[in-house]
Amino acid sequence: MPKKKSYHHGDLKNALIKAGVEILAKDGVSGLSLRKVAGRAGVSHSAPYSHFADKQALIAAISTEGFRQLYERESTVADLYADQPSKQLIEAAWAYVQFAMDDPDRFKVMFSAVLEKEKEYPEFVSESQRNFQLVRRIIEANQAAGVLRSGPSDLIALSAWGIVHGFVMLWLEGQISHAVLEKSSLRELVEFQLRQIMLD
Amino acid sequence: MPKKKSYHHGDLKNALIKAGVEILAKDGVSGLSLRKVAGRAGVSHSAPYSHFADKQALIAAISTEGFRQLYERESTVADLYADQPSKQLIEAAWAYVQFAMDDPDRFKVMFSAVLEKEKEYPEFVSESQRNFQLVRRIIEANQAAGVLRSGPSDLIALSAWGIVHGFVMLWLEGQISHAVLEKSSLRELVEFQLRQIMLD
DNA sequence: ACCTGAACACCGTTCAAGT
DNA sequence: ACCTGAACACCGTTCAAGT
Repeated sequence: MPKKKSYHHGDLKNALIKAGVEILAKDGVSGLSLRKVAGRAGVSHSAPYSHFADKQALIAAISTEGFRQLYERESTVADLYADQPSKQLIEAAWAYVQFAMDDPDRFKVMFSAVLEKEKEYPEFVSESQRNFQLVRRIIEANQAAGVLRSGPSDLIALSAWGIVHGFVMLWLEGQISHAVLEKSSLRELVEFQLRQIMLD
Repeated sequence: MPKKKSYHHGDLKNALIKAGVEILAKDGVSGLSLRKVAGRAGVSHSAPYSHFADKQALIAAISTEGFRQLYERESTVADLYADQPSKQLIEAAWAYVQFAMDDPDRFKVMFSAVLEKEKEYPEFVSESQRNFQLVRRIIEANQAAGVLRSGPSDLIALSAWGIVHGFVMLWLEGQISHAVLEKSSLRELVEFQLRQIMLD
């Protein structure tokens, strides 16, 4: 049983992050205002400033939480197909695309929020690095299995990430032509993209 | 000699686009307000509504103009190296990355502005398709020269575009680790990315 | 320590009015 | 047709005050 309603909220910080994610899904990036987030969490418009320095800091927290969830999904897939490297690679890419599609505005925010100020949001940095290291491990398994070329695994990880990320971003922004989308399913397109860097 | 200053501006529409690009370069996406754009163009804050339906429409116009300039650069490079397909491919990718770096905020706006409403901005759609067709021609030249795998050129064009675009976006958003950036120059990284889809 | 409410400077958009 | 200025609803942020 949660505490009775009182002057102090109890866990307002996390409630604000949750409210932010919900508004993002409902109203999109342009509809995300600090005042609306506060309202949804049932507090005054200035209450968030007790927990976040500014709007940017709340967005950083939403992004960080997003990377945590992305890691959960990716690592589950990676474990599931640990003994089939090429399938592991393709399914991980597909999980990434699905994550983006589940909540496109949150996904965009995750990759457009923090910018220069890396140092100011250390949790964000460590979460996103954790994701990159996972990609790197998948790449190394694929290199060992002869599915991917040999070479520096961090750079190849960047290629794999980049080709999937670029595809998702172009798709989310409606930059992929109707003609292409009619011929193949999204799943087939993702697999096709990834096969471009896989050895035959 | 331009017309004397008068009640009517003369070419306010283009002046607003120009002012918008300048503010984007100076203050970034979050600093781009319609009122600031109007002020910079020397008109009242409601004057833009004589030429654009809303802020979104001005952003669409800025994006469209951006794609026009991108096409200029890309087609120049493509013509220059028309007889060396693999160099043509790499230099075109490099031109893309440089375009993004010249004005990162405009580049981001170009790929995050229009969304669903494709139909409402036909000029934007045709400009971005024109760019894609150019990539496709470069890809076909490389396929003919045996530099790229055979297969549907629109899908391979998507791979090439996606791998470069994904890399640029990740770089712009500070998602590429310090370790990677210290070992290689940006130019080398771009070339490395592209070589992943090139045949040996 | 955490939250409220008034205040300020800014924003997008509308609309009657001026040229 | 094109532009102005007042008006409205909204925003991020600050700060004195309350618990």
